[in-house]
Amino acid sequence: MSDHEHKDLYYHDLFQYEDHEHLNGGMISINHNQNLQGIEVPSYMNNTSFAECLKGPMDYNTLATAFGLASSTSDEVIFSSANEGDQKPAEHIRYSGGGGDGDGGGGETPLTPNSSVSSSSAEAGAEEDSGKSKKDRQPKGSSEDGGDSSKKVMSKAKKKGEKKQREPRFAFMTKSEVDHLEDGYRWRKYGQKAVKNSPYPRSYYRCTTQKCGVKKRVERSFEDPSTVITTYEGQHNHPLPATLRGNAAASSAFFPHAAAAFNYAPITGSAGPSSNFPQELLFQMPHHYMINNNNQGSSRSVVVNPHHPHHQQQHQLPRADQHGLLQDLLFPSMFLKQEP
DNA sequence: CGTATTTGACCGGCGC
DNA sequence: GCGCCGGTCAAATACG
Repeated sequence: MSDHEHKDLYYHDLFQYEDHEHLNGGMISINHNQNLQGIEVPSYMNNTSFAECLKGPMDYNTLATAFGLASSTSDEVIFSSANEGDQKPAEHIRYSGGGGDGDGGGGETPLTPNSSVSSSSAEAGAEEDSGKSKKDRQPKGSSEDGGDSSKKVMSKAKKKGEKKQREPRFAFMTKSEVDHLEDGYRWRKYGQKAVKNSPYPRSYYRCTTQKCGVKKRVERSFEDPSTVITTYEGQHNHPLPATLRGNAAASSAFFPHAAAAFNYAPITGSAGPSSNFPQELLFQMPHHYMINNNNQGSSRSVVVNPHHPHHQQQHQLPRADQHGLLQDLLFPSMFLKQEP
């Protein structure tokens, strides 16, 4: 497994998902996108293969193989999602939070206006940060408090000799107006930073479940502000919060679970500090977080890799369902979070 | 009043 | 060694 072997390969728009969130049942279809730049999807990458890959414990190589990659290369897997306010009869993939409509209005989606907040703040304050001045908050020598905190940080973050290696990350891009996408888990925001070369800040979230150390970063693409880039790090070691099951949020759990699947990979890559996202694999994911899918103004897919010479915006597939290799793909049950 | 978010400071890595 | 940068902490604040 050489990790630089495929550094230069970028995969765009492997799949295009059509979102049918409005059905509340969470129906989506997956269309194989003919436009596979620089990658040929092997014939065996058919309906079952992908599902198999995501189903259970698998390693990155399995996945890579499935996608025609010779070996693993990076520690990040990039998905992309185009939200199109389209409505098409979805016939292939169907994931429904068990008992979906049943629990209806309950305590679902606990985090709501949050998104709007961060969104507004994002647009408002954006790159303001560059000119940030250290305010007079004397944390340091002031008292034992300062020392204690730093000490705490140190002990936690650092181990002797070993530099803390980051867990494999899993990112996907989603067309969304809201920054923080509902994925079925509870997150606590613990930081926000300005992103270099981007007017939009990056938000840092941590799973609120105690034993779970999963983190996620959310930022808005500067090239396409309608696109949100969500990066998961680590994998949940707990089920979805019960209160969130059986509704749209539960179905949204697809993402973290997919991430978890990917994270089984013992990938040890060198994290390139400079590039935000070394894209290796790119999917078009459904976006069911969209609050108002009226704005179908944004239909093209995301520009994923600014560095790639061929990077280009892809045109929306014609409505006609042209199903490719993945037409019969079924989401593994682990993504469905169905109630027994 | 308890909890979640905000936000500047701090930390470590890295490049110059 | 210094400054930049990404990531994290935690006091302050907002929110219910």
